[in-house]
Amino acid sequence: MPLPDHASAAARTVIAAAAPDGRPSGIPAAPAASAPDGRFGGGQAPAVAAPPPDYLARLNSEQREAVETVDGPLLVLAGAGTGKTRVLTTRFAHILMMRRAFPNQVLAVTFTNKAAREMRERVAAILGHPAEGLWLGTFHALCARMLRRHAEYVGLTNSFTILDTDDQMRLLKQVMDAAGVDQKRWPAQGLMAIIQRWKDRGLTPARVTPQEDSDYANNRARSLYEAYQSRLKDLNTADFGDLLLHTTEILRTQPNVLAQYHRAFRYILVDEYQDTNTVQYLWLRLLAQEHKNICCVGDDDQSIYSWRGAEVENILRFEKDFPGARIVRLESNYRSTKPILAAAAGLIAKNEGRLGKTLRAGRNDADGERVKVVSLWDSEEEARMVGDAIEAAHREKFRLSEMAILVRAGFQTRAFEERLIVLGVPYKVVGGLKFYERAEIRDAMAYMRILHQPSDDLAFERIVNTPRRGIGDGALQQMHIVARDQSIPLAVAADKLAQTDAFRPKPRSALRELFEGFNRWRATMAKEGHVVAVATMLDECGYTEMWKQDKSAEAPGRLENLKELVRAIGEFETLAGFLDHVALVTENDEKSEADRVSLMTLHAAKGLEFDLVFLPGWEEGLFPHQRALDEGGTKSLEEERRLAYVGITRGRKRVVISHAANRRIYANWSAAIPSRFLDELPEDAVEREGSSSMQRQRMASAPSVFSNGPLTAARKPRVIEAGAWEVQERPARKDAMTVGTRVFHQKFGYGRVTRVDDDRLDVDFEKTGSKRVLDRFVERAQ
DNA sequence: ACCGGGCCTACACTT
DNA sequence: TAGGCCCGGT
Repeated sequence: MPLPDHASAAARTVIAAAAPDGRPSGIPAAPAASAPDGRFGGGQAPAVAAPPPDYLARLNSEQREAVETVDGPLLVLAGAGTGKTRVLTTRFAHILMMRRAFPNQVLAVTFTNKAAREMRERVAAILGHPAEGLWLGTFHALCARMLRRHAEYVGLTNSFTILDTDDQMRLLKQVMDAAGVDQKRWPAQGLMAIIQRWKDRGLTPARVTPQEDSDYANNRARSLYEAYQSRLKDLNTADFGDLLLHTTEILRTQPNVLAQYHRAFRYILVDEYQDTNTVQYLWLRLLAQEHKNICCVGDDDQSIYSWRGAEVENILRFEKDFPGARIVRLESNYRSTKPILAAAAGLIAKNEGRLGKTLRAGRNDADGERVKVVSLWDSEEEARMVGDAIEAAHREKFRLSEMAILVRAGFQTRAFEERLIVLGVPYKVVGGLKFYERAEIRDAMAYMRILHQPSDDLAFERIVNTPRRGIGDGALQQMHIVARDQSIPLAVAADKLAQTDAFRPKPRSALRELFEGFNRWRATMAKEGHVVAVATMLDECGYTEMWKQDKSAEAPGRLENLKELVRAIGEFETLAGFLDHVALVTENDEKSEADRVSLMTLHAAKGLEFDLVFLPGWEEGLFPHQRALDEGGTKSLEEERRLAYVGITRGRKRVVISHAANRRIYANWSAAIPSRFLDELPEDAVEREGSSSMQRQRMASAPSVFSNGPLTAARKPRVIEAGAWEVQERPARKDAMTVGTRVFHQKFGYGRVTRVDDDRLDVDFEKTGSKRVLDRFVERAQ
C-alpha cells in the first residue's frame, strides 16, 4: 500500500504522457455529472443527488464551510483537536462525491505515512469502498513517485535508490576525505546540516550563491556540496532531501512536465501546512498555480519543525501568493476538558506573533480535572511517580493504550521503560530504535540493494566483508582505484580483480563465489520471485550462517528479525517497491492494537491523542532545551513553548506534568530548575503538588534511612530544608545569599556562591564544580 | 586481517 | 554512562 509504483493503473494513465518507461499517455477527461458510473458509487445511485449528505450533517458550521468551499485557494487555520483531519478527509470525499474530479486527480499531501494511511481509510469509509489510484502520501513518497518518472532530467535513471541517513553520512565522509578536509576540525555532521538546510530551501549547488557559502572549512561548503551531489548521481542514488529538491527542480525547469501535472491534478489538499519548508512550498506552489484549487490546513501554534527548515511564514504568505484566498478558522475543540484547554491556551498566549486563534471547548461534558503539576526530588522518583500513576489510572478506568508519556528528548524514555518493566506494565516506544536501522537488517538490505542494482557502491562496501571474506583495507583500496580509473561500479571492479591474481587466494575465491552467487540469485529472482531469491541469497552468501555461529545473546533475535524481514518483502510485488518502502517509512507509522502505554517524543506525538498524558522533565535546560536557550533567543524559545502546547493538547481527560529537582546527565547528578513554562500555566487550571516522599522530607529534620532502600539512601541524602518543595508559593527567604556565601547543598555538598540572579544561584561546588541551583535548595554553611 | 583497549564526545526533535 | 573511532599488538 505504501508505495506508489505499482499502485494502480488509473494513477499511471494520468501521468505517463512522457514517462521514460514508455507507458501510454492519457489524461482522463473531467468527470461530468453524467460521468460513467461504476467509477464512484460502484453502480449505485449518484450520491450527488442527495442533499445534504449525512457526512456533511455531522460537521459544525466552520468545518462545513471548509469542506464545501471546494474551488479556489483556501486556508484552514485549525487549532488542536478541532477536527482538522475530519475536515480534510471529508473534503476529499466531498470532491469525489460531487464529481468534481476522479480520485486520481486529487493530490493529497501529509507529513507522515500514518496520516496518509488514516486519510486513505477515512475517505474510503465515506465513499463506502476503497479509493484506488490516489495521489495521497507524504511529500517524500509522492516526490519519489514523480521522480521515478522524470529521473533523467536530473541525471538519474528510474531505478535510482534512496539513501538512508547512515549511507548519507558515509558518502559525505568519503567526499570530505577525497577533498582533504580535516574531519576533526570540521565534523561531517556540520556539513550535512548545512547541505540539508540548502536542500530545504530548494537550493541546488548551482543556486547557492557564493555569498551564501558558509564559512565551513574555509568557504568550501558549497564546493563540497557540489562534489557530494555529483557522487550521488554517479551512484544513481538520491538522499531524502533530493527527492524534493530534484522534483522541484524538474517542475521549475521543465514546462512540459509541469504542464502534465497541471492537467493531472485539479485539486490539492495539504495537511500540517505550518510544517512545510521552502522547497515543499515551492513544489506546492508550482503544482497549484494553474487551477489554484489548493486547500492548506495548518496551525501556527503547532509549528515545531523550524529546525528542519519549516517556515511558519508559509502560512502568512498564502494570501499573497493566492490572492482572494478564503480563510476558515476552526476553533471548537472536541478533544480535551476545559482545564486542559485553559492550561494550553494560557501557555501559548505567552507567544507573540501568532495568527490569533482561540480554542473553545466544544463539548458539553468538558468540565474535568485540573492539570496536575508534580514536583519531585529526582528523575528516579519521577519515573516511580509516573509508573504508580499509570497503575492507579489503569485500576480506575483508563486503558493502557489510552495513556502516553511524552518526553522532550529521546533518551528520556529509558528511565520510564526501566520503571515500567519493573512494574510489569506493557509499553511501546514509538519511534525509538527502528527495525530498519538494526545492523542485521541493514546488512541484509545491502545485499538486496546489490541484487537490485549492482552499481550500489555503498551497499557493496558494507557487505563485501560481511560475513568475513578476508577482505581488508588493502583489498578495498585496490577496488576503489580500479573503479575510479575505469569509471565502473565498485562491485564490477571487485569482480574484475577477482579474475586476476591481485588478491590472495582466500579473498579471491570468496569473491568469485560471491559474484557467481549474485548471478544465480538474479536468475532465481526472475524465475521464482524476489522472496525466494532473497531467502536463498541470505542463506547461500553465508550471512544467516554468520549469526548462527554467533554465540552472543542477541544472535537469536537477529535471526528472528531476518525472518521477519523476508516475510515483509512478501507484501510487496517487487524488490524495488520494497526498497522504496523501507527508505520512506518509519517505525512511527506502525500501528499496533495491543493495550500498551506509549512512550515517545513530543514531536512524534503530534497528531495523536490520549485520555491520559504524562509530560515529565519540565526543567530549564531540558524543556525548554538548552540549545534552544543558547542559540535562538525568543524565536526558538517560542518553538519550545509551542511544543509544550502540543504536549498538553494531546490529553483528553487528564494531564500530569512533572519536574525533578535533580537529574542525571551523562555520569553525574546535576541540579535542575523548574521549567519557566510551569510558571506560565494559569493557576486556576492547574493543581500543584509535591510527591509523597516530598511531604515526608518536608517534615523530616534528619536524614531518612528508610526513604528508598539502603543503597539509594546512602548515596543520596534526602533531607532538605522545610518548605523547600513548595513550588507554588515561594517561601520568603530567611536570609538572602550573596556572592561569596559559603553554602551547603544536599546533593552537591559545600560550595561558594559566584552569582546571584533573583532566586537562582551559581555555586562553585567543591566536589562537582559550578552549577546553577535554586536558593531554596541550599542552606548557609557554618 | 582482525581484535581489543583507551580516548573522546554526546543527550534534541525527523521525512 | 555508552558508543564510535583510532591505534597498536598479534
